[in-house]
Amino acid sequence: MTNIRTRFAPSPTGFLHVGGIRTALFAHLVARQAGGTFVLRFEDTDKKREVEGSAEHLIASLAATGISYDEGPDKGGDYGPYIQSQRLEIYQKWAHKLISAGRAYADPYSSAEVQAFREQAQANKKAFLYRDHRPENPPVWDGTQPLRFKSDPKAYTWHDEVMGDITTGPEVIDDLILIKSDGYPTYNFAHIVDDSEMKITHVIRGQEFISSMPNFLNLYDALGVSWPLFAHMPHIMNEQGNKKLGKRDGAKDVLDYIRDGYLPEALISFIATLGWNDGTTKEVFTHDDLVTGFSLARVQRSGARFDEKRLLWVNGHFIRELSLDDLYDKAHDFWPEQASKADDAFKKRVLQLVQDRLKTLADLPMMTTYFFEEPSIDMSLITNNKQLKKLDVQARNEYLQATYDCLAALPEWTAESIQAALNELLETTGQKPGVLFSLIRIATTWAQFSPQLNDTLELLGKDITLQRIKTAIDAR
RNA sequence: GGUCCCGUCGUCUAACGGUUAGGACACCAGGUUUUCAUCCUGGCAACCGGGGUUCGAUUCCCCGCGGGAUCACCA
Repeated sequence: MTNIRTRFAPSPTGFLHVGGIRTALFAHLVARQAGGTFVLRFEDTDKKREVEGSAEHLIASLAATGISYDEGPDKGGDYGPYIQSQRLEIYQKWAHKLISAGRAYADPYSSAEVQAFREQAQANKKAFLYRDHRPENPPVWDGTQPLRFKSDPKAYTWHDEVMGDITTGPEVIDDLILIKSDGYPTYNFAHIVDDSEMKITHVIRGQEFISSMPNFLNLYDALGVSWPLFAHMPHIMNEQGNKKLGKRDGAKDVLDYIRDGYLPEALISFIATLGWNDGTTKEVFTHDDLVTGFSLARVQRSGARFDEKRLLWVNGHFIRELSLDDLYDKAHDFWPEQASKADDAFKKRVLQLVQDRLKTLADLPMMTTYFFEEPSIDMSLITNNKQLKKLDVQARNEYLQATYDCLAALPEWTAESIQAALNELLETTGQKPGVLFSLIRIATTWAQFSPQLNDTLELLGKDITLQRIKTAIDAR
């Protein structure tokens, strides 16, 4: 174990979308590759925004995507509690240190008064700075007023592991609120206290915090806490690329992707390469690849768009890479209802035939139902088929009858013997495979598409194949 | 508007002063004696603009332009 400690600190206000998962993943990878520790912490200091059940949901999302952590609300650890609302005394203690050092004071104004200051500044076309209104003799803090930080405005230059060196002037530093009038700390204050107490070495979070960095730095200094390493992730943008991906514009819950048949490993590979690559032409990464190859230095500085088409390709890729047994395990919840009575061996063979065709596990029903129940006849498949629409009913039935006779005579029912019989049929009828095979395929599956014909018939079995051909002949 | 960040094919990206600017997704065409998919082959397609620095700039600097983030008793 090294002393590298990273954390993921979401607030339990909803679900986790790909942006959140990526931040968690990167923090997790930094810890894992260094043999360090990854901690989960809930930042629930805004009770108004808290969403019932979302803490559990967040934990489930991390579990589902294989992002493991070593310390957290449900795991414990040496630096708990890992829920901010249970750490209120700790913030009080640090707040009082600041007060006695003369670096924090009670805010005597009402929020309406502060708002008035703000509007006044706006009217004068000046940036609003609370410290321009810093009271000369603030009241003693009794916990009912907000507690403000007495900032020490100055220029800062700091290094960001992703963004590089950043410099700002004193004009962006202000007296921000440390503890709200409801007794809860703000993010600004609490995360610094917690990261310090929890010995966090790398603060990895979204880019939206960069603009607050000078204020944070000023607070670190006043608190006498040494700066950790910082890494701010570029945003994942929406599909139009015009703003950061948010829940408002269709950002999906990662658990929904799992429900929709995406493999966790595909999701992880895709999300990792949204803003990161290893410098080679490698396109997909396993978790192990990422643990060894990931580096903050190679994270992109600009935002990346979320491209569903690429995710779909990555998912198909991972599905094809899976062994049949692994795929079978993962596909467990995705079979069509009609398959419930089928046995494992048969389902496995079906799965083997469609493995190359699956883009998501959820494609399974659409591709396999006719293996488990009698398909309903859909003549439009024939009448809309550009090869078959030219055949009249009589010709069609003659071909089907010839197929029936030929297959019925087969002593042995294997993919090879079926193929041999079909080839022979091609010769005796003088018909093109495009016509004959399409006809047989549709007559036996009534599906838009299906695996290779001989494999399909073999798996269907001789009896069902013959019976379906017969039914097709009788149909009109 | 102030502040900060960013700017290579439609999209994700490679390139760390010298390349016919590479790969992948998507798209298009062809092949693998049926469909769909896989797989293979080929194709289309990019350095935001203008100045510098340099023998030489996609790459370094400056100015524009464009995009994003942030300016809460939210995180």
